Amino acid sequence: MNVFAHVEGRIIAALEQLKSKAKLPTDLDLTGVKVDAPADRSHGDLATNAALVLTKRAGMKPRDIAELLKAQLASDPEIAKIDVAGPGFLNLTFTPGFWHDLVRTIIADGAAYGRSDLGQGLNINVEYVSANPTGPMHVGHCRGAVFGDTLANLLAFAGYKVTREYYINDAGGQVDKLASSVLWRYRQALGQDAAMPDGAYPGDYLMPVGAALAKAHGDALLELDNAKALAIIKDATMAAMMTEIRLDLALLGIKHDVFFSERSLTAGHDQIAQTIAALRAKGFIYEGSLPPPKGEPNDDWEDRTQTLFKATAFGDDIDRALQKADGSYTYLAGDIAYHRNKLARHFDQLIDVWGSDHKGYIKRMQAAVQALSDGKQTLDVKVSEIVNLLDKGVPVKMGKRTGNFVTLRDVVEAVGPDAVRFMMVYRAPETVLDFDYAKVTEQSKDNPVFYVQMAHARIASVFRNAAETFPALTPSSAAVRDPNLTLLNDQGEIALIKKLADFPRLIDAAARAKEPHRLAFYLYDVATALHGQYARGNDSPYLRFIQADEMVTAARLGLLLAVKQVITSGLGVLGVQAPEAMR
RNA sequence: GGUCCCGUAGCUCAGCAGGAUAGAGCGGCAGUUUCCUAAACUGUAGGUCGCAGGUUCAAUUCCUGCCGGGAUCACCA
Repeated sequence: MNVFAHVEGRIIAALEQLKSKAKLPTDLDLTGVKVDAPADRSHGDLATNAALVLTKRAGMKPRDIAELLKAQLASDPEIAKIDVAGPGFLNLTFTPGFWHDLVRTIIADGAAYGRSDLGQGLNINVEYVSANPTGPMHVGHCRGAVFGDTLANLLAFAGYKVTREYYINDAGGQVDKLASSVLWRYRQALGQDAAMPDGAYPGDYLMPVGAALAKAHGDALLELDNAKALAIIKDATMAAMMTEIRLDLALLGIKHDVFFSERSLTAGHDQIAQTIAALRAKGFIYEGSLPPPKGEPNDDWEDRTQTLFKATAFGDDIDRALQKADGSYTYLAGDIAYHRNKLARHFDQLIDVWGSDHKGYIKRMQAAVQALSDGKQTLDVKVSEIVNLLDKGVPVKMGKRTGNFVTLRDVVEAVGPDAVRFMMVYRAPETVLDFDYAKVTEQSKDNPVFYVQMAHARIASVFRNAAETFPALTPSSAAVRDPNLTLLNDQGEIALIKKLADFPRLIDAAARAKEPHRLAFYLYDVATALHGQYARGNDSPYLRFIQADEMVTAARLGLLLAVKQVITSGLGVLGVQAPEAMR
């Protein structure tokens, strides 16, 4: 149950009643009426802006509308207090029983608590990672991978039907270069003294691929025509690289539903040609040349005639090339064909998660999706900014394609998947993130991963301790799952329940905004409330969860069970373990 | 030069589809351990929300311009 939605429904109903009694204009438009938590919780549990929003439309003073609404709601048994405050806010305070019922609801709903029907079962495609299969994943890929996966989890939790997709860039010049690099490693594996080709990938990680080819084929590949040999090597290399990448992703608990190969676009039917033809039919293709880049003068610039996509028709800065001067397709052409393929698979929404270095690519891709779908479909692109890898505040060096980059595997093995996943979404994606090895493995409040997991483990610990005195009070017992909750009357306990009440609304908001980091921060808040209540027992033993009275203990364990459920669900969406005990 | 992102407390960052006196952690200061894990908790100090306009009953939030920082720019992938 979403408390906010529930109460909003009651407010709307009350306003409708006022309309039917003609105390408000009968044709009054109620859009914009919302229920929120008041800025200061001492004002009440929930607040509505109804009077402020309606004042103009109704032609009445806000406080007069508020008073009407207050009178209309006065008979509600769950509302303990209603105040008109400030310019016309209506602050509602609920009875303890209202909150006690929520605890019961959370326990009964279990893993379903917090799920929403926001997505209404719509099909949504989330494409993320899509790292080039030219080597192991490095830490730079990590953030986008975790962000995309967490976003997918979040959307699924919010009621969408999610397809997780990976676009394999297994075509183009880089892959050819990679194949030549493997050929070199293959020769080396055969004992030849081969020189490293120009522009080859120097990393050691290609040595096993060369060795495996040597083992499988002997020197037979050298007998073949060079192009044929490279084709075989390319296939083997792609397979090997994708195996590695899947293993890397598995370390983080990431599993895609679809791996879509760029090469498959031109494998039987040339989908790129079909795509260009489709765009041409809509009038968005022409042969022409582009103006030279502005700003820094570039000596290499040549004017040339190419097949261009009229991206400017959809707000892009310039039109974009789809075919190179030699007639081969550009990367963009393939990517447009890929997105056309996605459109053909009838997703209701498309989301791409890209690294910040692709920011400049967003407009042209969105232009293409609009052009292909006649403006009926939009592409939502989420960009994740770079990660600065630090150790105790000192930058950890990493280079691109130098062969000595920090791999994703290094990082996960150093700090564990939970810390990586949590910390990578503990920041808005569009902000630069500092990731400090030392910090994320620290066991303190300064490390949110630890702090949230600790809250879960602490609850599990309390259950274990309680069982020593009251063996009947297990998490699955009726005594704990349906206790006498009126015994929960401490302010801290009620505050904890109210924090849990925020969960469904938070999920909704985070899913709507596609911002998983909000969930991470929320869980930190829940953990703070739990640890705080626990600590109050230090000074005031009567507040400890385990009491001499079994009924009181059962009620508090019931509350803890609800807290545990929310933390478990929340961490589940983040893809982080909820441990029963800390090491 | 164009485009995009960021600019909130000394530091790192939240701020919930605009809302009432802007929050958290760290660091500072002052406290708290016969107690379910002190790996913690409580209190306190600290802010012209980069600047200037605009829209609105209401702007940290939306729009415009400027300033500062970052990313990016053609046949790369």
